[in-house]
Amino acid sequence: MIGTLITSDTLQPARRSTDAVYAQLKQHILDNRYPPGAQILESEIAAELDASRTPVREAFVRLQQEGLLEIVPRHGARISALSPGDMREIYEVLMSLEPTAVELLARRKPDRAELAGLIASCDAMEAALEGTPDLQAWAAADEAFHLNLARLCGNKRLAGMIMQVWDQAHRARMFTLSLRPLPVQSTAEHRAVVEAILAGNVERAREIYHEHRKRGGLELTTIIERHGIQRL
Amino acid sequence: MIGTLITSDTLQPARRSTDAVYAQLKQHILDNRYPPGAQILESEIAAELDASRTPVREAFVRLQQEGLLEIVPRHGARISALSPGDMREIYEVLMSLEPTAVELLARRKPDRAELAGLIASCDAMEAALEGTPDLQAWAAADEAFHLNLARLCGNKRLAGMIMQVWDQAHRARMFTLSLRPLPVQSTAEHRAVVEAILAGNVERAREIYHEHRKRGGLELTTIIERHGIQRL
DNA sequence: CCGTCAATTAATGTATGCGTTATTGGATTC
DNA sequence: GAATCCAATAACGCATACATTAATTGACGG
Repeated sequence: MIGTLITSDTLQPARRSTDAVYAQLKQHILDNRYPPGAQILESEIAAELDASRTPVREAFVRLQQEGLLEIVPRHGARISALSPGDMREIYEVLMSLEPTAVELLARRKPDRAELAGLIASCDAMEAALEGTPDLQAWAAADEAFHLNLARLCGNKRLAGMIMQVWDQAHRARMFTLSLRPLPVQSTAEHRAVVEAILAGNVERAREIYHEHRKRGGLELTTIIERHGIQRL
Repeated sequence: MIGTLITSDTLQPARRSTDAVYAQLKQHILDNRYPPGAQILESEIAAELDASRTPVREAFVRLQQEGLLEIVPRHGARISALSPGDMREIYEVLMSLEPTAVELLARRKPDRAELAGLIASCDAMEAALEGTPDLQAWAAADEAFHLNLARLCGNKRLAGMIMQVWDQAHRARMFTLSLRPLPVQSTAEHRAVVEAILAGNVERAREIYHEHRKRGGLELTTIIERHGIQRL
C-alpha cells in the first residue's frame, strides 16, 4: 500500500451510489489499476462495485468529461491513454494556468499563516530527499503543493481546470518519477516561489513558477522521447 | 429569431436521444430561455423534449460539468447565475488562456490561408459597425473569431477550456452588449492580432491579445458595478 | 395563537427490462 | 482455400418501475 492517493476531490462518505462509483473508478484509474487503453464494461464495473448500471453510466459520463476515459458507443469505456502530443498539450495548459494562479495568490499578499500548507509541502519535499530519497513521498508532497496552490489562488474555475489536467497527467508523472534526475532543483524552486510570494514580489513569483513548469515539461518530454514511449 | 446561435459544439443530427436533449437544453440556456437561477425538473424537460428522464439526467450531468447548471440533490437543476465574482474569475481564466492560444498559433507561423476564418470574422465585425451598427451581428462575428482562434491553436485541451468559460459568459456578454460603447477599438484589436501573427511577431500578438482581454474585462466589470447587477 | 410533529406527496436516485445495433463466428459458395 | 453473408450474441441506449428522501401541509397540543 503506497498510501492514500491525494486527488483533487474531497472524498466524502458518498451517500449517493453514483458518487461512490465515481470516486472508486477515478481512484482505480489514477492508481493504474485499469491500465491506459483498457476497455471496461458497464456491467463489469456494476458487478464489481455492487451497483446497477445506472450509477456506473453516470460516473462514466463525468469521467469522460474529465478526460480520464472515453465512452465508445456499444463498446463500453476506454481508459484514456496519453500520447506524447497529449503530454505537450497538458504542459502547455499548465504553463499558462499555474503561473496565473501564482500571480493571483501573490497579488493578495498573503501572510505566512495562509501559506502554511505550501510551506509544509516544501518541508516534506526536502525531507523526502534527505538520506535515502523517498520518491513516492516526494511526489505526494509535490502534488499537495500544486493542489494547495490551485485552491489558494482564489479562482475556483482556474483551480478546477488545473486539477483536471493535473489528474490527467498523474499516471505519466508517477511512471516517469524514477526515470528523472533527483528533483533537487524542483524542490528548491517550490521554496523560492513561496519566498517570492511572501516578499510580495508578484512578477518574480510568476516568473519562477513559469520556469519551473517549463523545465518540468522539458524533462518529461525528453524522457518520453528518449524511451520512445508512445502511450501512457 | 436572432439567428442560429454559434456554440462551441458542432451540432450534429444527434442520432442519440441524450445528445439531442443535451444540445437543446444548452441552446435554451444560452438563449436565456431558461433564465439564470431558474429551477428545472427532470420530468418537465423530459416531457418538453419528448424523451424519458434517463437522457435528461445524462444531459444534466454534462451541463453541470460545463458549469451551465447545478444539480441540487432532490431538487432538480438550477440554471447557473453569474455573480460579479464569477465574471472576474472567467476573465482571469480567459486572460490566461487566450494569450497562450494566440502565442501557440503565432509560433506555428501560419499563412494567410490558414487564418481565412479569422480574417473573415474581422471583416464581418467591421461591416457590422458601418452605417447603422448591428450589435448582434458584431457579437456573432466576435464569437466566431474567438472560437476559431481556440480551434486553430493546436491544443484541444486549451481550446475546450476556452470554449467552456466562453459559453458560461455568453449570456452576460449578450446582456451587456448594448450597454457598452461601440466596439470600434475591440474590432481594431482583433485585426491587429491577426496582422501580428502574420508578421510572425509572437510576442506582440500575445501582448495585443492580453491587453484586448484585459480591456474587455475591465469594461464589463465597470458596467456590472455601475448598474449594480448582482446576477446574470 | 404558535410551534412542533407526523403524514402525505412529490421528485430524485437506482434498478431493471426491452429494443437496437454492432460485432463475431461459422457456414456456404465461388 | 478464401471471401462473403447470415445468424446469434453481447452490450448499450432508453424507458419505466420502484425505493428513498426531503419538503410541505395540516392537525394537535401547549
